[in-house]
Amino acid sequence: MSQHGGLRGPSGETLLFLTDEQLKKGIEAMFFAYRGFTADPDRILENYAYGRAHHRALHFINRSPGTTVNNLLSILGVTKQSLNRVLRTLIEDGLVESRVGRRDKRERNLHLTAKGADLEKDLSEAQRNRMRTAFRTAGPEAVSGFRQVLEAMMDAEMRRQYNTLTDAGS
Amino acid sequence: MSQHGGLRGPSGETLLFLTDEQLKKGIEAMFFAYRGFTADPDRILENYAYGRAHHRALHFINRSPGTTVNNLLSILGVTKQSLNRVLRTLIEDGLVESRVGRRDKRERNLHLTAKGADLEKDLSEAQRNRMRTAFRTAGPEAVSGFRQVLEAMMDAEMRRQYNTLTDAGS
DNA sequence: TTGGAAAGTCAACAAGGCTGACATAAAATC
DNA sequence: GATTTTATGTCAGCCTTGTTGACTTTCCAA
Repeated sequence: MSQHGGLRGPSGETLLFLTDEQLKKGIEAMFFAYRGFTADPDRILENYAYGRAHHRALHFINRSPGTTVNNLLSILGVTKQSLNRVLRTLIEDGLVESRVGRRDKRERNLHLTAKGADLEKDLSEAQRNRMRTAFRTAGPEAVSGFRQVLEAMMDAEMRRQYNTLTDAGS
Repeated sequence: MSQHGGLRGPSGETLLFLTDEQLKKGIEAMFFAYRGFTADPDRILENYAYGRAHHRALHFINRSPGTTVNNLLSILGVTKQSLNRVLRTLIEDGLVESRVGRRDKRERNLHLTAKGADLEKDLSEAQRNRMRTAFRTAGPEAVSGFRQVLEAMMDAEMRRQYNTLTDAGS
């Protein structure tokens, strides 16, 4: 992380971008950007009886087919009662299939049905389109910085989860 | 994590970082990072009868002292009933002062009291500390990219709001 | 065989979104 | 001056999504 962007103080450390004002701009950027980030899927979900919680469940089940309820819980960071309510409606509506575990029959392995995969694709595409446009607008160097800062902003446990998800990709 | 330096195609345009996998990693980065982003203030708020909505109100009143209710509504993107509930408790508890407008007496100009400024400072400091650490870890170039991507991710109207907030800063 | 982990369920509650209806005061307009 | 529009506040009720606590069922493993 090199030689430009930040002004350097007498001892060579980077200055300037650590002013409270810069930090507040970063905070506000997160706030407004997150609104944009969720806006498109939210619009689609209005047509269903689903909310953001359902979207998140669909995303991560799609991401890790066969994942267990417990694993999903630790990724989503909610209580099992809260997740269960969401999962139950998705299963009742035929978007998610819950299979009894083969090795451990206490576990449930979660999979999307064709119907569930359809909705997930719709939501995912809307969200990816915005991300793609933002990435294109900002350029590859900016994208790299974006991911570096976000990763540094996570709690250690979340960073582990984040890096575990399909390492294949990046 | 590799290459987002961005490989270049034959005509010089940037490739590679637009794969669905890269986009999904971006989406997941936003999800996990936002959790970290809100974690510290949330912990502080547990000691009060306040939630994230109160934090947001305090933040933007602090940011634009004397702002009107209407202006706050458009920044926060919620209904007046929802904001009013939050604002009412903050005023009752003596954290926010609501003054009748001088030019237009229908308006209310909102200010933090000393008590309100204290809590705002606590919350803000916790959030800035995480942001500062993330910025330091990632470096100035990354910070620039972070802000570029987030800005590109906002809706046009939010971007206007974002840029309007104390342009002095950036 | 028994303890405990995984999962599901029920009940109750809270925060913080939402809509709709209505009240008031003040500004703006006709 | 009368009327309309705007800014704000408030009441009532609903929804989603989070919480805690208590309890049951299943079943792996010591």
